[in-house]
Amino acid sequence: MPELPEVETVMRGLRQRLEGRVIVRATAHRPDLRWPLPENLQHRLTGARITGFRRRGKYILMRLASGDSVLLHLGMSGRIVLTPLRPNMPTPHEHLVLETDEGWRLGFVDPRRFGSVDLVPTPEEEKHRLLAGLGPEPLGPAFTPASLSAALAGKRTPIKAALLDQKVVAGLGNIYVCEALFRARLSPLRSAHTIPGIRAGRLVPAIKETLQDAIAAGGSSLRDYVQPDGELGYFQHAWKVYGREGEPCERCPRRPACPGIRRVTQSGRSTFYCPRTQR
DNA sequence: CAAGAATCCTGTCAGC
DNA sequence: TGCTGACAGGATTCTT
Repeated sequence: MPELPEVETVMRGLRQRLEGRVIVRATAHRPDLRWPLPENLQHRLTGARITGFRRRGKYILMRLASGDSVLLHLGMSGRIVLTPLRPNMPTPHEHLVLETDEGWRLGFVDPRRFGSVDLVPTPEEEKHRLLAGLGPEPLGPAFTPASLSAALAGKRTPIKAALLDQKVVAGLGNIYVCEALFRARLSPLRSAHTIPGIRAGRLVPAIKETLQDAIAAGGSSLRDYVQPDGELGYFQHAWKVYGREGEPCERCPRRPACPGIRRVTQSGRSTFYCPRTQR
């Protein structure tokens, strides 16, 4: 589920609750998720003070005073559950549990186990193999029409697939690529090499605005949350095309010429778009 | 090399 | 009710 806005929301929730806290106990309930967990994970987390959080693409980095950073990826089905320690009920698929000195319990829950957890020395965060190849942050100053144009030059793949490539830009996923292309009035089927220039000038702000709106709404969620009360994001109600196959898009009020929102499959994944207004 | 398919997993839902 | 197949917010690895 988690794309950049959801990961940002989760990271902010963790920052609010756990910054400055000490991990008093760490428990791994299995040896691996997508990849093996670090051999001495529990030992290296226990007793460590959490000094801060940041996000890079869809990754969360939790920095420790010990000099390590915990690198988290939520994969497709991962979520972070923060609860007061009291009831301490084991949750299904809760693979890693951290308990803090102020009585918070952080659970990493991930049924499909596409997520990952690793440790990296804080000064070398960016050199971690999972972060080293990432493209620019879409909300950062380095992501511009010129930089996107350069990244797409000569690419024959559809723009939809290109934007899902984390080396082109870091943090977009299936939902927000569809939504941003709708906002930019660009067809997801268009070849990426036709974007550089004027169309990149439309696409970059469309991506930034889509992500900013989603973050302001707390992300899109069905059941992912980080607050103790399980508060949900509500951007899913603002989707213009994703999951709306057959509906008229908001730019095409009912009329015979309007074909409605179409769903197609691109490299194995659903794409939603309006064939009349996205070219 | 680049692009698409297969793959890792489990849960949910539509249809029979 | 129970079974089956399709599909799901990701990203690497394997094939063309």
